Amino acid sequence: MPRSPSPSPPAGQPSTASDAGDAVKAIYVFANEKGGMTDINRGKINEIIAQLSQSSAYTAKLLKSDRRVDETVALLQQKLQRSDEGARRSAAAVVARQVAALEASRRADRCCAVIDFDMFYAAVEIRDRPELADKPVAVGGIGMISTANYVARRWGVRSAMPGFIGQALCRQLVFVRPDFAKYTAVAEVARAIFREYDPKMTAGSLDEAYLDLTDHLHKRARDGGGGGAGDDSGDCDGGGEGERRGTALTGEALGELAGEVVGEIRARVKEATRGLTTSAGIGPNFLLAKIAADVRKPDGQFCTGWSREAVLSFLAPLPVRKVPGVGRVMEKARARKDGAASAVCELLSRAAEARLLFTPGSADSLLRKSLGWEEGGREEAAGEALQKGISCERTFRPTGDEAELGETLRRLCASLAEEMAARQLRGRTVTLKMKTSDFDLLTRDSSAARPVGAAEELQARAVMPLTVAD
DNA sequence: TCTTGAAGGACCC
DNA sequence: CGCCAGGGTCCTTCAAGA
Repeated sequence: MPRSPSPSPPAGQPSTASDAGDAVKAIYVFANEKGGMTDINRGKINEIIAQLSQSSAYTAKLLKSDRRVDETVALLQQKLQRSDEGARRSAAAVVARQVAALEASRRADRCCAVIDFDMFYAAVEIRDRPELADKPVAVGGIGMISTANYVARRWGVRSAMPGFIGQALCRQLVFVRPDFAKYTAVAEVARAIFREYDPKMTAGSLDEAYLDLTDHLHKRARDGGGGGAGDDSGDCDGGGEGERRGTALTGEALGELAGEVVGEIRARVKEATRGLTTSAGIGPNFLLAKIAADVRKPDGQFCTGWSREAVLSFLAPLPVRKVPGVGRVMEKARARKDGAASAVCELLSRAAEARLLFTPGSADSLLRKSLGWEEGGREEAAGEALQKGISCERTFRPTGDEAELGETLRRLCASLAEEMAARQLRGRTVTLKMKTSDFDLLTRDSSAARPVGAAEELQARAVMPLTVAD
């Protein structure tokens, strides 16, 4: 029984004056537009979100933490004012040296790709329920939406948005419960294909894969129809460590071949998953490939190029938030004098400042990233990357009832112990994480002499710091 | 002085 | 009416030990 006849997203009239506070709007304003959200009235959507959020404890927390960030930024500004000429000059000199060194070692012999499913969870669900295809769909619940399809995004519904707000933005929004077992199985199908191209491929998450295509491309150039030119005979690929010199395949030639290969991978994945599309980024390292993966979303691919000019002209105009690792706080800390967000080129032109303000490690990382250099995120990680921790958390209605809290803790410990037993894991440090009704996060931990894993042990350790603290 | 542990945060999907 | 996740990693800061 369809009730409302073909409703459409909010049209583009300017929204009238509102009572939602500007501060609230500033917090929830869309930092950047995700794909599929081009023709909507952002003002209207922001208005609805601000109205609904205005008086929530969650918003109060965000405003508070935002003020704290502002204070920190102000302190940084003062620090900059007070810095003397000498310090500034030497910071600039250090930066100049670093830039020169990085540029001198820019490589053109490696090719990385990041491949990402488009609206993964939602795509899987729609594939299995085709009648949802042209409806606005959100995977998640009233508490939180983890993925929205492109129809829903036209109303402003997006991932990481609480479900009730999604519903207010789009009354026809269809909610689908996530089914992680299903998504894991689909991801595994894709990963099997990825491994054919890079056996050491790593997964950033269920829907995201990092592939170093260098070896595969060389092999293909040698075996394939490339005419055999530039093929140094007698190279032993037994010790293949990803960096093979002596082959002429570099830069743009690498990129061209990579484009074909990635197209092939994506087609195979689409076929094997019965129609799921992916987007991909290709570049000289994972940082650039990752940023590039966002460019032609959905169902497309983009290659950054290898030369300094190509890389910098790609990066320079991007807002800093596009750089992996730069979040809300760093964006604010590096905002321009007028408060507007900086682009990557400003990160670069103000690199000496950053060196005075942040720890050397942070400043380095920022500089390398703004030159498109850092081997971002997933690098080969040397050994097999062991998982560092395992957790189980649940949000529930606020309560002060100790029996109830105790029971919740017991259940969490039981379910965590079960998971740990299934995976044959144990740990030495047990951390209890608590969220208060005003969204403050607290952690307390307790370390055992030897690794523990049983529910009772976890529970005892989790309760211990609670009784000691508050 | 260099490590280590604990607590808190920033960030990512 | 009221509803803002859950799984991680890595970094920084501070205090205490070795």
